[in-house]
Amino acid sequence: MTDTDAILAAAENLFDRNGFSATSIDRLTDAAGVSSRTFYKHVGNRQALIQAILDARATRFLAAMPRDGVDSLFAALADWIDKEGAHGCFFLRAAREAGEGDATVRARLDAQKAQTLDLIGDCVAADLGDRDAMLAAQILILFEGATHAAVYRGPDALADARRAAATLIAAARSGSTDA
Amino acid sequence: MTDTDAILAAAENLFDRNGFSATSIDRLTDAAGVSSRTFYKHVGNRQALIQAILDARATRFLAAMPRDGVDSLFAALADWIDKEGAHGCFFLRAAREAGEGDATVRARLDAQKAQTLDLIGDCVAADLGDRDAMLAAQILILFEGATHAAVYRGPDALADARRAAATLIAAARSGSTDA
DNA sequence: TGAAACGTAAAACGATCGTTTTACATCACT
DNA sequence: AGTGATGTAAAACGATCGTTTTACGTTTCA
Repeated sequence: MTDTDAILAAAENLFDRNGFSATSIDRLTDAAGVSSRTFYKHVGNRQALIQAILDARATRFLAAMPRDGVDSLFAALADWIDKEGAHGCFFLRAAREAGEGDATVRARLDAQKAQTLDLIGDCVAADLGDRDAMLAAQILILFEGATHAAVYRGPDALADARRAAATLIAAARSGSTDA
Repeated sequence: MTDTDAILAAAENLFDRNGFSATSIDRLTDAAGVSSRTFYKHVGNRQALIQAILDARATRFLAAMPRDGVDSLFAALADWIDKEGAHGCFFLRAAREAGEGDATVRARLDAQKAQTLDLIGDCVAADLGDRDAMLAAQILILFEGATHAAVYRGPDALADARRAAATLIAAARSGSTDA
């Protein structure tokens, strides 16, 4: 593993677990086993590090999610949270701690959420045989809610969201009078 | 308005808008129109201030929410976010920025979420005529999801959550074979 | 009248932060 | 053998932070 990879991995881990402003460069370079000099040579500065991590996490998250149905999507989210821990949405937290002035972090938040909505749209289409933007938006609310409710309710939040999603899908199926 | 009230109001506002660690005592006392000496005499220190604010906000939020039905509950949440701004759940953010070591902030998070689940339970009972813990848990996911999705989707998130909740309530009504 | 209580403005404290720099070691390559 | 490139360890920088303290007004009330 190259130095840059070690830095990015340690930083994503510490940022996710302890928060952004609570994680200093010193703690970060200690965890990565790297001197501060090498850190600044490799990643530039703190802002650039955060942006690199946001990019890496967005692609990693998207790769871990299936597109073959809503139920398996929530199962995959449950797996993700089980492995990574329930800390709320990484991108929302990054945008909040960066402040409203930081437009680039905000842009990455919007991009990741657009990706997620598209992902959910595919899953809904796999279930219904057709696209349904209104239903996808509702499933997104459940997705977001499960992510954050898991912080204080644990895996139960995922089970509840999964059941609610199944009800919404069933209602959409019976509601679309295609007979 | 007493000094203490001015401090608490300014602090809740700044913490909500700019985040906890991004708000220094200096900026806080400036906004409250109070010297740092008076600040420390009135509120003790930073930790005590945060706890006082969490208490005040929990009661204020609960007082702003109706208990007469799920639809009017989501309407009230839309009003709240319209007035206060969409910054995600104040308690989740406080707990995250305080770190996992701070047990008292975590306890206030759990208490506020228990209050909210109870509130939702009442609204569900008002709609169905009976308590339904499983359905209340699902509505809580929508509630949490709308709060956080509103950060990047605005009022649309509330409208989506409201429609999804209506579907879940309708499904529960037709599903409970009380004929 | 005068003293206690309460306020402000501003300096000072030790700590921590992001970042740069200095000094020195190690390795690859011509 | 020697010269860069690349690494570490550690000191130093200016800034900011939470908190305390000093010095000095203003109000309250026996």
